[in-house]
Amino acid sequence: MKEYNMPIEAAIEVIGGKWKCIILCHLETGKKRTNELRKLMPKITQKMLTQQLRELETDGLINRIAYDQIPPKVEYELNEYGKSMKPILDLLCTWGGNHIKKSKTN
Amino acid sequence: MKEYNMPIEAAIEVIGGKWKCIILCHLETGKKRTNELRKLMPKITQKMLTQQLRELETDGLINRIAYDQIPPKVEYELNEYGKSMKPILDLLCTWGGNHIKKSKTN
DNA sequence: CGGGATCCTACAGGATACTG
DNA sequence: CAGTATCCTGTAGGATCCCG
Repeated sequence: MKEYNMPIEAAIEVIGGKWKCIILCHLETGKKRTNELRKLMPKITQKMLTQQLRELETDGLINRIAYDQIPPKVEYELNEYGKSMKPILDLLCTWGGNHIKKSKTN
Repeated sequence: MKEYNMPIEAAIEVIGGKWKCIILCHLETGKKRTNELRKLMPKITQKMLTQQLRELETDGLINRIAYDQIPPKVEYELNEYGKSMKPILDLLCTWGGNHIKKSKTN
């Protein structure tokens, strides 16, 4: 177990990094295939996408659904625990939107 | 100006990194001197503290109040814009707290 | 199609010494 | 006390190739 001085550190560890919040945001609107996610995030590399998805899965926020077929088909979805992040993600989106506006007018 | 695919990216850029959320959390409870912040975050280095504070100031979330005296005295406080992050920080803290509990019982 | 395995680079973050 | 200036290291993240 890790020790934290502040509970917020645990949250940052889970959704930190460059992509996790964005991935979670996209999954908020429903189950997505790997390739759909890639199209939604043109700048993410294959490696990072897989890696971040794995970590989110390990942290218990998303489910990975693999269909046993050729060609492979894998879907990711927010589970109940992952959905508990929704209010935070929504606020972050709103705040980010405002921040963009604000910095444009300055 | 930077371009974002998603508004949330702007938010992540502002509060991203290892320390900014934590600093903001501490400032939520009121104005703090530099050394107070250091004591509250034993593991942060002097350099990182100053650096992150500067960035938060540049992004318009906090005010830096320097008293012209010897020995120097500098205080930092959340301004109005910074306070707009409060709901997000509070949610993150709560979520992080729950996450710690959860991972302990697993 | 989804993703593992490598190798590599850039930069976030740290250690330490110094200044007014 | 608050902050700079260097120098250094770890690792997050990227490029590329390969596999079932």
